[in-house]
Amino acid sequence: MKNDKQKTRDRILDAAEELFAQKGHEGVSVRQIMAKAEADVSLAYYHFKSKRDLFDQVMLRRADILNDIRLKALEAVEKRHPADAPTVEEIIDAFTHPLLDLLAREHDEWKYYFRLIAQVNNSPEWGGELMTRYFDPLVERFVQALRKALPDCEDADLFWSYHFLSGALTLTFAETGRIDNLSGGTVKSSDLASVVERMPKFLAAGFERLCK
Amino acid sequence: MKNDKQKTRDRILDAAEELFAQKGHEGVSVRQIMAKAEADVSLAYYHFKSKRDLFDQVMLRRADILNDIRLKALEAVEKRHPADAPTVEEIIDAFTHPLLDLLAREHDEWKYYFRLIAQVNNSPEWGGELMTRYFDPLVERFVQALRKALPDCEDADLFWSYHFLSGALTLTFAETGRIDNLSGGTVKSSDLASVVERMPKFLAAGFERLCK
DNA sequence: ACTAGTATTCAACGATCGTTGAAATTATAC
DNA sequence: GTATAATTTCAACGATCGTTGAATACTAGT
Repeated sequence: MKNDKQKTRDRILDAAEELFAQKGHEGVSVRQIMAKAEADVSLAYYHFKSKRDLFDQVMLRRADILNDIRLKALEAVEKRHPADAPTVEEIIDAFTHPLLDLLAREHDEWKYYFRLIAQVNNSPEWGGELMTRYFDPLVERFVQALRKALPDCEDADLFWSYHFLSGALTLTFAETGRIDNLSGGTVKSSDLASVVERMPKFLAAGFERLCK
Repeated sequence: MKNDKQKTRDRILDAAEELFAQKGHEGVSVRQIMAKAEADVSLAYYHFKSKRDLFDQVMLRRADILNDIRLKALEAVEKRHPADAPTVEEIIDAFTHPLLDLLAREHDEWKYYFRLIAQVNNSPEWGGELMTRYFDPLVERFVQALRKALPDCEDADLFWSYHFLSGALTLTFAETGRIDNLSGGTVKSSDLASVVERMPKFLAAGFERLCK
């Protein structure tokens, strides 16, 4: 039953994604994952080579989708500007908007994956290698576009600006609720429409001041 | 031997800090910590109530120092402006500069603590409660100062701006080396002087555009 | 030197960890 | 329907986990 195979493997991936996002790679046992997936412990090692392999597959599963929609968003912006270069805010919007939009519209489907990304990006253990492997080709593409929009910008300013962008974006993904506490309820981390309209403006201003 | 007691306790805290920062709370065992501290496993439970308590004490140990130097930096800026309000960049500089400066000048002493903060801030499990408990009083103080510098700014814009700031700052603390890979070596995450001169400018621009 | 408290060592508890091999079940192809 | 392959179950391995209690060494006050 081909259908069931896929179902079981995906159920394991779903359970692993949620638990990894909440407690981290080492904070969750294979047994806990399989209990949530309602399958025998051994099945983890039938469908995956090891716990680490399962973790990698969780990361991989959705990475291509993200890279795809972001690339398409960038190409759409560039197509709108056949002669001149797009503005910085347009480029940043193409980089962030698809993700925030996805998180907003299919929240239950994507929230755990984004939380996982937030943790991985900020972990010395995983951040360097994993993020580079899965997302850097796309990021380089965006950096190119930004360089064209800011032709006088030095590389150091450009890369540091991207670094600040990355930090702001991933903390938003984490949805820790800290901003909720801090603001006394006037701001909700789950209010992503609120972020979509603010983040590109905020970050574009940073790029432009640093790269002027 | 009062001196040795403090020595042992601190050795345990040092070892725990380094390992927690690298692998996370669940990624490290008490035995590994005590091996690095060169002390018997039981001593962990003589000096601390539990593994979780040890983690909390690691977090607490340096929090007061940070809150203190940042508050002093803010007060210094305000003293320089007896009549008018300080600029946004001055306030953000008071918020970020002391930390980056500390990390730069006493790197070996502080790097693991900052990496730990980066992970905690981006973890749904810890981020909300722990960060709130240790750092929010100071953050509220800074938000007040920013509100005075940006009197027309709505609270939502102000808090979201702080949120972006927080993400950029903590990712810098993480020192994952990802920016090193991405830039092909032109930028080094360890080059903190480079950050000190860029981050306040970048972030102040964001605040000002969003809150204009 | 004796005592009281502090600090450290040693040995062990039950629980849970990641992982595996072999048997049993179910689906697919002829 | 029978053989073959894919999937699932069951039982268990040695290792390591957080934690504890009791015995030992050390320090400080008298």
